[in-house]
Amino acid sequence: MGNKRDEKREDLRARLVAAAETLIAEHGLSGLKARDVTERAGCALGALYTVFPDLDHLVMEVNVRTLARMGEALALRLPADRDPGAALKELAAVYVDFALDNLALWKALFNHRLPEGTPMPDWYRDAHEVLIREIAAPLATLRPDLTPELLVTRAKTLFAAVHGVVHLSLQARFVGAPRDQIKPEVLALVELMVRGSRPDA
Amino acid sequence: MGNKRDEKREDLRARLVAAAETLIAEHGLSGLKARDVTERAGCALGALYTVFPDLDHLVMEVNVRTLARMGEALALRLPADRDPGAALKELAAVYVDFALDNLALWKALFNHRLPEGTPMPDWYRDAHEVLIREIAAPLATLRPDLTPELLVTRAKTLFAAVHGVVHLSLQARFVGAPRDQIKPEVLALVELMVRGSRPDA
DNA sequence: TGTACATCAGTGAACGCGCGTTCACTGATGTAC
DNA sequence: TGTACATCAGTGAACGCGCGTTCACTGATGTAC
Repeated sequence: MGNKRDEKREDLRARLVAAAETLIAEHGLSGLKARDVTERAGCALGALYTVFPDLDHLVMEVNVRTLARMGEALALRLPADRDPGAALKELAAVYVDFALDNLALWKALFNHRLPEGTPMPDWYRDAHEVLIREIAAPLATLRPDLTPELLVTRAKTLFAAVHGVVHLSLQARFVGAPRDQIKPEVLALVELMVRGSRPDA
Repeated sequence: MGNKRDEKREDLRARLVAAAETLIAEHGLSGLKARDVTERAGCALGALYTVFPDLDHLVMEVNVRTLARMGEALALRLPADRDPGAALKELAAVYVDFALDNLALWKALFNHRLPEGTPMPDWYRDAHEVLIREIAAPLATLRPDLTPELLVTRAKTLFAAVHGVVHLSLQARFVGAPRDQIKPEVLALVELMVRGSRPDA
């Protein structure tokens, strides 16, 4: 059994991913260079290509980890049996906190693009579903009238709305809320959406 | 008076902007090359740099035009004295239509980034305000309780929410509504926000 | 357990290329008389 | 109006460089006996 070899390989892989993660966190996705990653991982430039087919796959690996951490953060603060409106607000709050605490990694999630013509691997697409699943649960309680299909679509819409506010605000350039108002504004937005979802009094 | 010179210069400038606009619309911002622009504009590569300091400024010029067209589209369909909720929905509808009809140019608005350290020119930042102004007016009617400052912030938030839905949906990759549901979902979202904004019955 | 050979993970210098930007030149436009 | 000179917009070949990826090599790991 090629045991030592496998161990080394896993170790190298882990070091590469960790290095990429740190570097993205420090310098942003667009500042990520193959040379910097391998230098930080303590291996030769070519080693990267014995583990990953290209740099994009390494980035996707980092992104999947980020999504997993985000999923944990969301699941952690979600005691299921709660007022669905409150649950949705809580989810939004966690999302905002996560984005602010992991700014560059969070941006990498949405800024990374595969070269034109390359299809997105299924395991990568699937990893993004976490977010939607967490939202769909409380939303189903709030809106029992929605079909399962429309429920998912609506969950995506709510997510996209919250995401949009955080996203635009964090581009220091655009029409977005000032940074210290991101969280209050997001919560106000969710409050509006929750109130709007209730049947008329 | 250097009249012919000025004329030629204006003409060249116009041709460059038009060429860049067409090329972005056709191949997206990331597919825009200085060589292609000048070839299409019918001038030499170097000519671009006699008119603009660099390619980024040409892109900003195109973006400003796109924003102006969007502003017109919004203003056009906004008969002021109307139910503010309906007005907000109308604005959202126009925004979605504009984005879908001008996909690549619209994306360029949000994907273009200046090189790190370059500050955004004021005329460029200001151009983005159009959107917010249009929203703030009906919102002020809907929410007379908001201070002028909070009104602007809230207008930005509403814009960002709608924008987020369109934006995520149009990245063929993420957690976003299917393309043919963008408009209904955006309208549903605005409806929620409008309903949520009304005082409790 | 020890030795000889085979494999293949890992090396890093070199490749290649895309592409923004420059710059020495030239020909059209403007000015002086 | 016509001629001589000056300017400067526009030219396009060449520069430069960043950076992902490759590939001929080598030394560590595994296998056979």
